[in-house]
Order: sequence, then C-alpha cells, then structure tokens
Amino acid sequence: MSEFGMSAEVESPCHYRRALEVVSSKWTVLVFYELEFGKRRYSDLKRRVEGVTQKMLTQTLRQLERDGLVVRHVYPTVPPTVEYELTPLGLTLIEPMRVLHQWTDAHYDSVRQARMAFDQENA
Amino acid sequence: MSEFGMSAEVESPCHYRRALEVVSSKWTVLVFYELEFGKRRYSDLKRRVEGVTQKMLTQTLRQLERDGLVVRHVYPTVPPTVEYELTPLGLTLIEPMRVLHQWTDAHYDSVRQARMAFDQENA
DNA sequence: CAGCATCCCCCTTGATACTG
DNA sequence: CAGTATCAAGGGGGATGCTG
Repeated sequence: MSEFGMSAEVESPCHYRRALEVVSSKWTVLVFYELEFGKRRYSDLKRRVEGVTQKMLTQTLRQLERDGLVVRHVYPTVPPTVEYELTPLGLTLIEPMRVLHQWTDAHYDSVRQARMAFDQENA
Repeated sequence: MSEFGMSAEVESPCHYRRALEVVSSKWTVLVFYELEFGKRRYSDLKRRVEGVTQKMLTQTLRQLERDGLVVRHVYPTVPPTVEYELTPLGLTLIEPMRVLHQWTDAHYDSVRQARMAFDQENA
C-alpha cells in the first residue's frame, strides 16, 4: 500500500497544494478525460489511455476513487466486469478540466516554439 | 542539465499529455499563482511559496521560462536583482488556472471527506 | 477480465556547500 | 541576492509473473 502514495494526510501549510494533487498526475487527467463521456470498463480505459500500464491505471483509478471523483462498479460475472464512472463530485470537475483542455488546444504550439527557442539559445 | 527534466522532446503519442506537463507540477502551479499579481523577485517567491527549496524554485522558474510563460529580468546591481514576470502567453493561462482554483475552494472539503471515508473502509 | 505482488532501476528531490 | 554544483536517498514507475 505504501506504493500507492496515499500518505496519511500530513498537514501541509498550503491548502491549494494539497487540493491540486487531485489533478496533478498526468494519468489522472487522461483517465478523467475518458470518463467524461460515460462509464468505462477497466480494459476499455487501458486500451484508450495510450501508454498506461495496468499498474498505473489501477493506481490512478484508486486515487480518483479515494478522492470521491469516481465510483467503481463490480458485477459478479465470470470473468469479472468492472466499470468506472464519475461521481456527482467528479462531474463538477469536468468544466475546469475542459477549460484547461481548451487552453492546451489553443496555445500548445506557442509553448512548443518557446521551448525550441529556449533550447536553441542555451545550446 | 539532466536533472532539470528538460528531455529532448521525445514524441509522445498523446498531445494533451505533453501539454499538461506545463501545469502538472505542484510547484509550477503555486509559483504561477504568485506571479498572477505582478512581477516578483526571486527571494520574494522563495518566501511566499511555502516549503519550496531554492533548487526546486529555480528549476520551476526555468521550466516556466522555457515554456514561454515567464520572463526573467536581470538588473546589473550589486547584489543582483532578478525579477520574474508572466509573458503574454503566461497571462492567457490565468483564467484556466483561476477556474481550477475556484473548484478547489468549492470542493476540497468534499474530497477530504471522501478520503477519510475511503480510508475508513479500507482500514 | 481485472487486478495484486515483487523486484528493480532511475529520476526527482532534499541537503549541503560554494560563488559572482 | 540569486543562483550553481555535487552527493545521497527515496519513491515513482516499468517489467514480469501470478490469481479469483
């Protein structure tokens, strides 16, 4: 369990910092994007989120579940079926995420160019 | 330089993922919040961003500079004066950040409670 | 299918010391 | 003041193998 980074709430001075941990992982955000469109099975998520390992996917989903953003539905079939879905709380995050998403679409080229220029000068 | 995580643009399949690296660090976001209100000296930032080491602060500022979100102004005084300021591109990120910030204020208590409940059940 | 367990490496971060 | 340099430690994350 220590590998899951669910540290026992050590009080941090800054409120925002801990709040931002909610979305600070790249996998978190990418998984979240997939769940915006409805419930998804574990294997679907694994297929759709490119490059994620099952370890990181599971870890990310547990994190989201712990934060109350995602519910896990287990259906007692053989083989097992597990679906993940945004909670009402999770739904409230869609809009902020969408705004960030739009910024990305609009300005990422500028970031790329800035990076290239920076790397050029500091060669 | 390898310590600075400025890897040489290995092409990743997902576009969003790389874009999100721009804001995915907690220090990045916290430093960014400080700069929303105008230019700040290095020592000011170090004082205001609680818990950041000078190494991480420098690293974060370089990252933001490389991404074109921040400019670094050096004044040839003794002792040296260095100010950091958002660029026009950086300014466009304020609104998305603010939205995220507001979500944090509105819902972080819910997240806290969800975590406590989750940890209770999985004791 | 949907995971948990382990091993292991490397990268990030912290700590410390030094400088223009 | 505003950094850079170096070293050491820790943990995040990949790879692999196993299960209900």
